[in-house]
Amino acid sequence: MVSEPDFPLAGLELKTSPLKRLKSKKLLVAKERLVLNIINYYDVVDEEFEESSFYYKNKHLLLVFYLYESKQSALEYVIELVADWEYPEEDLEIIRKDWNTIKTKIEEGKAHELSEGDTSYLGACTKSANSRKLRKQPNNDKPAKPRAFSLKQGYVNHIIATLGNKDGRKYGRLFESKEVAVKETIESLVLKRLKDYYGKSTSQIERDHNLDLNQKSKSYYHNLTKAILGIGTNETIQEFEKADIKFKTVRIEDNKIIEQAISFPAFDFYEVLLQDWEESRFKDIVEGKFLFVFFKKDGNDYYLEKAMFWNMGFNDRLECERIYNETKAVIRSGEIVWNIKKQKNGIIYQNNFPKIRNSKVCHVRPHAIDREDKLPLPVPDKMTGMKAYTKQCFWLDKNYVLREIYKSI
DNA sequence: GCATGATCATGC
DNA sequence: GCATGATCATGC
Repeated sequence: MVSEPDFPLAGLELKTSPLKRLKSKKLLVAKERLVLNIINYYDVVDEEFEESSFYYKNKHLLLVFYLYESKQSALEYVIELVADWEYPEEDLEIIRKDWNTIKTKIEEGKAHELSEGDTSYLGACTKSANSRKLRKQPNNDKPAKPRAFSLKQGYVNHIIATLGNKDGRKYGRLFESKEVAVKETIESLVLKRLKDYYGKSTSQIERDHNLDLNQKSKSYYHNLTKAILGIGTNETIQEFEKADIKFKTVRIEDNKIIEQAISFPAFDFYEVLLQDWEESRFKDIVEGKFLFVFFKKDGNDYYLEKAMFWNMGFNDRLECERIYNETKAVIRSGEIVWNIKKQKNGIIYQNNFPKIRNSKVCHVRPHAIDREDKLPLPVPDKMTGMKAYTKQCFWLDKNYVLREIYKSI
């Protein structure tokens, strides 16, 4: 018995979903993934995608987005956006593959091993309220957590950006057509394109693509990699946004070390103070998938050595949560600066944010145009009275990246 | 040699 | 003027 959409005659499924407003940019983004129907482990293995309960129920969504405010009751929520959504055909191909990946894992008796990291746009998410009541699964005696099909947070963000059409970014696509999307997954397509350039130097890659990039730009390797993927310097990769994939390039030096840590966007001090880990953007980042592309030094040039997709393990995400909460505590205390030092290039303010020595996974350091590029502090600094401080961001430790990612392939 | 703080090129 | 994806520079 296949369950009907909410409005069967129109074939429409009604879904409400929360938005959050980023404190720094006023931009509305998805607060969470969009949870769809529960996965019946015994039924899904006998279904084909077109006739599946997932597709039958959710092929056409009526979406109602409301602004989530933690201190409000549900009655006070303001509806920000209402729209109907059907998947573009390239997206549908990726969703079909995601669905098949989930189905295959269940057929193999691995429902208990399902993870959101398995797939790109369509995930199998746990339902936290009842995830302790395990369910039986086919082909394995081991019980599994109940899971539902869901659209990834990045995909929901893309829906919002498409409907709102005001994020001002230009998008480039990896999949030019439905035909390519039928044959490849995002990951297989990206790795295939990059593998063609393994062992090639940056200058050779530039020649092959008729590029004339400024090597002094800090985005040089990023732009070079985008060119290999057929994406312009000024474009955002649409599929990466939808699948919550962050893309980082890393240089490996002569002595096989990484010299620099990995940065993320600067954070807003108010945002970190007000947003708990569960709703923080740093959590969104570390729960998503990464593409790491490694360039290795050879003489005076670097060559593309290897690339891989990667997800952060559970314990390391807990460590990121710890560092986030320490950062929040420093902001809340107003004890930002602990020492003022005179140096050749001016006055240095040494701060109490979590340092490299405090964690093997991540830390906090400046991320600004210069030291005057500041954001307001919710609590003025007790030592200096400063009401604003140089912008900071979370960084991934370079030895962590070397150990956990580079050396794992 | 590394930790920490400072800073750069680009695109919009 | 600012966000991003990073690299640079100084001093211990």
